[in-house]
Amino acid sequence: MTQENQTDKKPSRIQTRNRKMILDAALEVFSRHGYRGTTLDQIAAEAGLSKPNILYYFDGKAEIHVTLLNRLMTSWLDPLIKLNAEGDPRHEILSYVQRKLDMARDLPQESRLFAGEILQGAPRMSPDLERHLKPLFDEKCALIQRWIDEGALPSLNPQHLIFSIWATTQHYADFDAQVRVLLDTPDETHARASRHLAQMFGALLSLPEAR
Amino acid sequence: MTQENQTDKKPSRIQTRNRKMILDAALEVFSRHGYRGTTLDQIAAEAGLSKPNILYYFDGKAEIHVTLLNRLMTSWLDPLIKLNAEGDPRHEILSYVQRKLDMARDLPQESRLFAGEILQGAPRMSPDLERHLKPLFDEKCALIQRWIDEGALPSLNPQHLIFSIWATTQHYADFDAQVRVLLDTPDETHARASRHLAQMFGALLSLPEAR
DNA sequence: AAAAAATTTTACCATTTGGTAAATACACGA
DNA sequence: TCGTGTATTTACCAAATGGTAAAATTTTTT
Repeated sequence: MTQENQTDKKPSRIQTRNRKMILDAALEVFSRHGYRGTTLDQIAAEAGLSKPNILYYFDGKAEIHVTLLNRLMTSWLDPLIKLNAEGDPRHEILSYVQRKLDMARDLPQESRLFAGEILQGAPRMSPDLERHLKPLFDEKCALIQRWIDEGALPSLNPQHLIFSIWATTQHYADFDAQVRVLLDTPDETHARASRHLAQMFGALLSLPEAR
Repeated sequence: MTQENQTDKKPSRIQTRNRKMILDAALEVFSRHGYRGTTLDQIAAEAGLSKPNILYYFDGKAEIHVTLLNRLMTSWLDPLIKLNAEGDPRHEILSYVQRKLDMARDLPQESRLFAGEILQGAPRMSPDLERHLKPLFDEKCALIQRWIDEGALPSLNPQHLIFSIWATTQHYADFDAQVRVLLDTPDETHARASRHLAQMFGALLSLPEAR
């Protein structure tokens, strides 16, 4: 019997290397074609291994997908975790925007994998969302609300603010195909997006208190 | 030989009805599972017809998908077309935001179908994007730039402004699964999103001119 | 170097899926 | 009501796809 689970003792050098190759290949293919649109043969070709060889390391297509999704959650939460209650509110939020935008540029595959999963109703991910994302989201919303109550930020909806940050930043990874059609200077996109988002969220966060 | 194309003379009552049932069913299924994730049997079941019967009306799965995508483009461009050069700039743009947000609520399937297609690199849609979306996008960007030059709007990047509008509004349809996990009061989501986006884009558009 | 364990390949298989051919049922105008 | 074209079903098929068994090969241990 083969031992495919990390519950077993020590993975060999070959095992670590090949698992990584498979996951990298699978990320590439899944992020481009979605779960159902991806075949094991595609992953195998991309990884430079044979299909049965891939099934030697993973119990099946679903397990590969789930492994990627789990790995993803960590890097996904990281920028939000860094939102620091001790820092200056405006600066903290604007920095978060930039971190998220940088992530969309540096990890577009992860972004698209996530987007595809959510788009299809998060069938394999909603437990993770509940368990990891929701608590963090609630905590950071409460933090922003506290800043508002203290008068350090104008009155605004923390939850929808965060949605707007996610939406605008991830847009550059998830809708990349559209962005590329519409913009003539691809190299400048990131810098311009960065300035625009700084301006937009800066304006929102600097709004003079109503009343 | 059957006549499946609209190039033939008059579609019968039965033909109009069934084509519509098929397209409605296909929109539902494609928007939930993506192109590859959708089977003809699923569409057939959803439409209440047999698979061969569906292939009597459409030449194949791809043709159904393309038909939906084409139909989509029209309703997709419509809100942007209405951006009126004669109106008040701020009001025009804020109205556009609301129109787009209403669309995300009223046509979530269309939104997700579009998102899925772009996410996968727009393999069947990039010609349409080039031919229809790009010219309109350029025209409206030029209009916004003119408003800026006339001093009716603060200095901002028209292209990325439009991206932000698309991203924030469509987010509520495309990432609905995530939004539902994170928010406790689903019925209020639309109203709150509406207020938040009005506030955010209102702040951006009301920015005092720098320098 | 031999034995044991781990890895990879070869040759399959069952199911699913997009699609077709031909027979059958149906609608409707003359 | 009869005939003709329209619509639908039945019975398939070939290719693709996820997956398996077991032989063959390579690596590691003794």
